Amino acid sequence: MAQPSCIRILLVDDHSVVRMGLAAVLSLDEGLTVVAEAEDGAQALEKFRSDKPDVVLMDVRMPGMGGLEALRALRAAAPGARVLMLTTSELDEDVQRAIEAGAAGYLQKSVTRDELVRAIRRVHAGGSYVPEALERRLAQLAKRRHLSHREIEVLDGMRRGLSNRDIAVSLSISEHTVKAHVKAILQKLESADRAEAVARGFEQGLLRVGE
Amino acid sequence: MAQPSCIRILLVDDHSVVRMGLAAVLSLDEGLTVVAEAEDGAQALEKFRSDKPDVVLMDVRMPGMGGLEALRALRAAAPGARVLMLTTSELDEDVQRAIEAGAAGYLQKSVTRDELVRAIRRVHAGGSYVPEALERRLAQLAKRRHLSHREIEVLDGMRRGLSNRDIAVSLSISEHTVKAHVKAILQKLESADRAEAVARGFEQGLLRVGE
DNA sequence: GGGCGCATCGCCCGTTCGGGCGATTGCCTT
DNA sequence: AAGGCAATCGCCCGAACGGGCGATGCGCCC
Repeated sequence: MAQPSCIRILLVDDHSVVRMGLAAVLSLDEGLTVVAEAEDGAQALEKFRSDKPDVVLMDVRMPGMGGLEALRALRAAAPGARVLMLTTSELDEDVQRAIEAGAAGYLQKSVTRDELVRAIRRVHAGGSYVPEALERRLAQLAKRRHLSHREIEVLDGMRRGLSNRDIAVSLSISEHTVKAHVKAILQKLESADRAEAVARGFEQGLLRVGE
Repeated sequence: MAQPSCIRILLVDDHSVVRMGLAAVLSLDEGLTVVAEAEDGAQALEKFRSDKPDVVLMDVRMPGMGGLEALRALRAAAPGARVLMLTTSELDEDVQRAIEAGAAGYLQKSVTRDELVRAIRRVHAGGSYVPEALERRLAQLAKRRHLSHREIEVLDGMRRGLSNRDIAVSLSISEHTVKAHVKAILQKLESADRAEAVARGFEQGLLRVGE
């Protein structure tokens, strides 16, 4: 079996194919061993508690409790947890959020075996690992002006086809205030109208399908 | 090595982890053998020609030539090609398009090993394989009113923040015609305004980020 | 303490949007 | 040949939108 000095890994991904792929890749390295797998955030928390892995390898996007929530919950329960996040899509709001939420690293699923193993070792050693390409993206994202919580709510109203008045009612504020928010949103998102703003919302991960 | 009666498989996916996962899963079955892998549509065509696989296992979403285009090209070059499409996201316009484009089956990456192997055998035998859940979705999608090509173009104009007049200019038609298209789009997408229409566009896969 | 961002509220006004009535020309399928 | 659908064009109009000028209070950070 695994040597006592092995880095113990917990895999979290809702796609069994990906889990098996990761397990296959990692099993090739003698210093690594997959001690548990989970299909969603809730299971991940359980398995983490029961199996105490050294490193968690987790997908960002999952049904139920998403990867980000799971990450936060994990960090809250065990601040020392070393978590390496995996993602399918490169352009993503989530990258930044994950880093802020305490991820030790961030990888795309297109990584080579080598890079993956290197990242795991690095993270296990207490370091962090973010690919260069993503780091550059991060710098761009950081420069982007963030929408406030309220503005997100207004943007969500727009996406549902509500008029300014409707949004005002649903948020219990005046229509004029909504217009002020809309104006701010259009500026921050550099959009000409609400339709483009909604599109930008989807592109930047502020809005997403199925929510 | 593989037995002569093995089903020869070509894997196509831009994520190496997924390719390795599939390879690992399939290698467990004696009747299956992965004879080639490709990272994108163009490579897939090459490999198909050179290795003549019995079944192609291909991701829908890929950089460069997408999976759907690759599927069409493949079917055009070799009408008898048996192609099983893989997808990450369940709710997707692509499912229907893939079937129409001649895919023999459609699977989510969350499939179990068993189901995957069953699907491959079924497809190799000349049958088709679509999971029940997806089939139900298909029925829904079929009922949904389709946007015409022109309407998609207009919707794309909306998503870019163009006014009716701007769209008219960019398509070299009259503003009134654009309004007619917009009206039709709002009806078909059951949207109150263009902002909601754009949102529905993203939700239904008519629009997507990064295009 | 002063600045900055956020959330809230006010009015005016021109432009755009979306709905309601039309219409004709093609193409494809039945 | 008939019917349906897509694409094109027409006018009227009320309501919504987005921009421009404001304003006040609150909390946070330097």
